[in-house]
Amino acid sequence: MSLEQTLTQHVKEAVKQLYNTEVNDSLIQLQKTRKDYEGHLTVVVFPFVKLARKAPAQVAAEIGDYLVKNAPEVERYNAIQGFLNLVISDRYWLTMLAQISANPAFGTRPVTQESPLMMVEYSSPNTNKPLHLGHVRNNLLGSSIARIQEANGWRVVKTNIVNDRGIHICKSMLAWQLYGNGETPESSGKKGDHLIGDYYVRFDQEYRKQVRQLVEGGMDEETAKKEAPLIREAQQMLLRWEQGDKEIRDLWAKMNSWVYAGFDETYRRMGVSFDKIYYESQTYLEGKQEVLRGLKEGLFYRREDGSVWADLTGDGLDEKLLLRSDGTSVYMTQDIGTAKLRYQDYPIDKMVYVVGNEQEYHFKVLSLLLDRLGFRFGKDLVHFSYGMVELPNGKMKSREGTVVDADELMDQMIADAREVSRDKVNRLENISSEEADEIARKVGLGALKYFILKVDPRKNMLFNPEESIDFNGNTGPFIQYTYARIQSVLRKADANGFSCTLDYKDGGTLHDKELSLIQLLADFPDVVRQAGDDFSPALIANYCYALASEFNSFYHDLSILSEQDTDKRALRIMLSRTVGDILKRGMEMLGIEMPERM
RNA sequence: GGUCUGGUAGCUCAGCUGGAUAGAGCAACAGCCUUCUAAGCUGUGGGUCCUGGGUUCGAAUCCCAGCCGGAUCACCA
Repeated sequence: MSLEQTLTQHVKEAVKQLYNTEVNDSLIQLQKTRKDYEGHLTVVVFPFVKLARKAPAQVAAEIGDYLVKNAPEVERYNAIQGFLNLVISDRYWLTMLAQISANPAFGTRPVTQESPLMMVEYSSPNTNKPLHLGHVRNNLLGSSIARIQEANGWRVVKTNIVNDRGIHICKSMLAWQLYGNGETPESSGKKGDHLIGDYYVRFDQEYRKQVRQLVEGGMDEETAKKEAPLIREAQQMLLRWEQGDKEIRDLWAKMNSWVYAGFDETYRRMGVSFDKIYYESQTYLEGKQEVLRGLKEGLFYRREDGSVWADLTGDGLDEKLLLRSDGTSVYMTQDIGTAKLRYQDYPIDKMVYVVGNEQEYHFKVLSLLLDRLGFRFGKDLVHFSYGMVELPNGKMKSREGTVVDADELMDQMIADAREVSRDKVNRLENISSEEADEIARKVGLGALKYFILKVDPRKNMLFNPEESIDFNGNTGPFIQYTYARIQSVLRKADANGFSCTLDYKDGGTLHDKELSLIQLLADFPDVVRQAGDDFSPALIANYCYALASEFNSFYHDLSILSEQDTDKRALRIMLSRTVGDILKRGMEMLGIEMPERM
């Protein structure tokens, strides 16, 4: 039982004894005591004032007296108006520290065969261009959420739905056929996804050229956009693809395989992975069948032109197209098929889609449609929606060429980390260049990941490439640095044969800095649980920062290794180690690696 | 226009299940490396918590109205 729970029971009992009234747990508010007052936990007594018919200060004093007498954890109290500040005994905190330290799973819940299963979908790239900054946010959020839920006792299946079919891929294929001269990743030395992306760009350039020419020839722009030979050819190609034309399918398979190889490399560097990958080319037909079944069962209706629709006006939404008049499927159709296949493959208890907030409407509709089709999971699917990533000069639009490429971004971060550490590296004794590279990699990626994950996912965020390189303040490198510092202390303690087992006698008292660290450590389980409930990596990030920040202050104010009192020294070493462990566990939930030295 | 979402320091963000004098970082200024890593620590200045009402012992937080920004409402994905 946590301290809060224990004290809640005591306060409840106190109110019962003192005022002869039973109160609900929800009336008992416990919060952390503000720094300006003595104490650790504060009981807000205003809710009892009416019951007691006494002044707030008096009620606080009466409850305080009761707690000191009856709750062993409470040493003393002070009451300021309606706020009853409780001082928890050092003994309690030391016991708490020992427990945290001894429990490698502190704050997490075990995952067993019986645990509920959560599927998390994220990334979901198109195969016509490389991953960009928006995908970076998506991938980091998705994989972090998966880790956090796992820490909360879910069996987690990470999944990716690859949009490997459609007109956009045909555009790349066509441009490659026309202008590629048989270029391959091997022959060009380009990553496969970048190679294909280049041809997608090339298509767009040539297409615009054609449109311009047509307009100059007297055609109006709307028509020109539809009539340009390139776009017609691309559409033709899509049709042939749908018909299973062998030549097109072979080309498509070859080019997609290049892209996948490129994606795999990006994912690996980013530190994200998937347990199961679905491809839209393999799910859209399934979706079509589901829609037709719905049509037969009268859930949907067909218009005169042959298109199939769902009427959602009863749910406060609009009518939604499910199959085009030519019978081909749309985005929604594919998602229905994908969902069905997933539930065939796994006993999913909760389905989470990590997808940008521009698709909120889509998922609202998907939820209703799945429910209508009789899938029990439809109703409570979660659309984990996140905001856009903006750049200092306006929004990120691939058309305007202001996209930040994921691979380049990672390269840049690592290069900058190396640059920064070059100045500091002289103080590191005998560090190999391999290790320096490894540190630069961890720090550069840590900076990027932390920068993105520390902000509330719902918000649009501003990504300033220059500021993200700043390793000061509330950043990943600061936390990594703190961790490296702790490891250094531990190495030296070990070399000196210092004990770090807690054998702390009653005589000593805890220093403020020691206390606040232990308090923070004790919060870890709550933070993890809350982060799981709220789907919020930011909560973990900000907690880690608070802990690291507190440790640095502790580190500067108190001697750890040169402390003469061996009990005190052991305590501080143990405290350092525990802070390091928790920092590492927290940061790992964000997918951030911790260097032993830096 | 309907729906959703955000507005907190010059900038980037915490805090939002109602609690005490609203917090960090960056930027600015002033200190601190002979001692466990100065990518650090300590301090100073900086606020109409978008506006106006309401709810109550108490509102950045909850409710209503308005203002401003973003997203969305396709036979695109």
